[in-house]
Amino acid sequence: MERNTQKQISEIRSFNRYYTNILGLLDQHILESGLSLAEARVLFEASKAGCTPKLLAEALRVNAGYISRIIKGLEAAGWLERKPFNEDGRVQLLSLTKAGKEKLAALEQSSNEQIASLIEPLPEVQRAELTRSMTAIRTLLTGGKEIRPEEVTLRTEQEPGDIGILTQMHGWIYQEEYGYNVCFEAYVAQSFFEYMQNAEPEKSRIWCAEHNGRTVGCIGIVGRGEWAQLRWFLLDPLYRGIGLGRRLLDAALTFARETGFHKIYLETTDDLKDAVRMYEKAGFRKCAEKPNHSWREDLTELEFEMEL
Amino acid sequence: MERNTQKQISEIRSFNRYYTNILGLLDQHILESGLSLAEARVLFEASKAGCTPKLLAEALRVNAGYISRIIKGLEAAGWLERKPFNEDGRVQLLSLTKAGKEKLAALEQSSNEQIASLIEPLPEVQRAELTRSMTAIRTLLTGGKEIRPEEVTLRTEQEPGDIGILTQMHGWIYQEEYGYNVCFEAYVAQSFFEYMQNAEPEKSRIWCAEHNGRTVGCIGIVGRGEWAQLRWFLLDPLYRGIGLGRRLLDAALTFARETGFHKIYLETTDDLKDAVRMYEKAGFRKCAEKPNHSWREDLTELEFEMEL
DNA sequence: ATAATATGATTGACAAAGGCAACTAATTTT
DNA sequence: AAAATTAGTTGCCTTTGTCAATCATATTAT
Repeated sequence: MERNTQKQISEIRSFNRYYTNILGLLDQHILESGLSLAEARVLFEASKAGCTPKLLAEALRVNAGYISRIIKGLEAAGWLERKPFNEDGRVQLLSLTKAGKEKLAALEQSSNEQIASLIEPLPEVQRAELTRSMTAIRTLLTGGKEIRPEEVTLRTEQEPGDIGILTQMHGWIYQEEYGYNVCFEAYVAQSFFEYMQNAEPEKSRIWCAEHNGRTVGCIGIVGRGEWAQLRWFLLDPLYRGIGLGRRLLDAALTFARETGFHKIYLETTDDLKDAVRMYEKAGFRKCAEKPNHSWREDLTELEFEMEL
Repeated sequence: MERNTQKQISEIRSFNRYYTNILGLLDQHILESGLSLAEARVLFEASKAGCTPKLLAEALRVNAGYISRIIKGLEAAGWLERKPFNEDGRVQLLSLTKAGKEKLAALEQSSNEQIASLIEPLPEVQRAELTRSMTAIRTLLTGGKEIRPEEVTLRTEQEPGDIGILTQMHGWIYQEEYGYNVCFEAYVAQSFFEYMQNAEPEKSRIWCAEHNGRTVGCIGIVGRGEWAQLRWFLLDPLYRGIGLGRRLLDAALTFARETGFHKIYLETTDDLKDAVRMYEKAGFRKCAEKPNHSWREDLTELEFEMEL
């Protein structure tokens, strides 16, 4: 095992030990509410539609017998009720009673207050980094499978670090996915550099897709006289297939139209299959094709254009 | 409560729920080793020097009676032994036996393997982001109190995102700590921009202080003919007071000397008390002073210089 | 259609986890 | 020297949670 991996493992384990304590501390206030941890979790899960004992046992990873008893207890306390499930007589649907909802609301309230006091001493930048880091961990460990597209927002580039982050993102994604060499990274850095220096602000724009403060995608329009150039269309691999590329492309094309451009072009390479498909679907047509070996062997540069 | 805070709280709670599950899953392999979770933690804690039952009870946050029983069990199994503590007859010192160390080593080994398989599917960039995020969370929540200085490394700036991150860092720290307006951010961005464009590579350099991949400080030398200019000396507030500023300053001054400069100067403002103290301690002398209101009211710009 | 099998939920019996309070022995305070 | 405090132990107890048997309903195979 590499040295580097060893260090990462040790940091992860150290984090796990640390966070076990944090979670333990945070859980204490639940016990003060008179509910056990498991009961609180059941109450929480049962607030979702279509909750059944089976699902609970899976979600909480405890055995069904225990769940059955917890349900019985919560039912006796008047917080939970069960209804038969029409489509399957074995199954029972669980739901919170009015009192149960109130109990849960009180619990949520105190949880919220507790977290609020946890982050209270932190300045806003640090809070933002905290939650961004949490989102990152969750997204990375789930392989992006739990991303809710509505949580990803588009904003136009404006913060000073944006360019750096976008450059970095181009660098690693193209390296990781297509094996481009470091010249590509330099080329991208140069292109952003040129944008910052020369672009006419009212005819050029960059959008960042952001997931809880984490930059996960981008696209840009650069005015070139008559023509608009579409550039920097890129998505973090974990954020593909959820309609985000479409949203970015729409934002860019809408801006280009509203700014008054009648023609738009873009340059890409033939190995960006997904992007090319999206360009074509959006109405772009290929107009030129030439080999370009500066970033990798066997690369063909493509040019697309479209009337707006 | 602000809208923004509410969203952050909800992200934190959502992360906590998620990570509770992760930790639960990761803990399972311990149970397979025949030890209970608490026993495994005791074994781990007892591997540190000076472990006592009292400390264990505090570290694990369980009551002393339970700890006493666990110790008895581990002692019976031949993994743990207790020795009287000379300075206080009530206290007993705990330590692992040879067999206990082996047991712990086996446990650690399987923990490591488990984490290794957790990150195995991730490309290196994502692993780096994962551990960086964990370090960030831990550092932010502990208010920096657990930073081990030897974990912070210096490297010279080279990655494409560096400039962006450094710009961002200048922006938020000066805003947060000294209330500088957005013009300052622009000024810094401009200064890095100029560096990238014009600096003579063999006479100029930027260093980043990095904590598990997280950029937490920087300093730079820019060659200006005869003179070296010291620039961008900055530390994340959480990373002050651990000798890191000294390390950065040393690195920069050593480079300036070795590069052959005989004179060095820097510009700063009078409200950066800590930095000014460090400059003076390093041998810099104030040589000019003039008001500068472009970043905030009541600001005095200072110039320092030194013979190398 | 019927028998065999699988699944969801419940229950009794039991084991493990862990708190509480009373106790001993050493130490510190008054 | 007596009183109070602290570290650790132990008996007694509750809570947490597992396992296997059981029942009722569904599904699959014959």
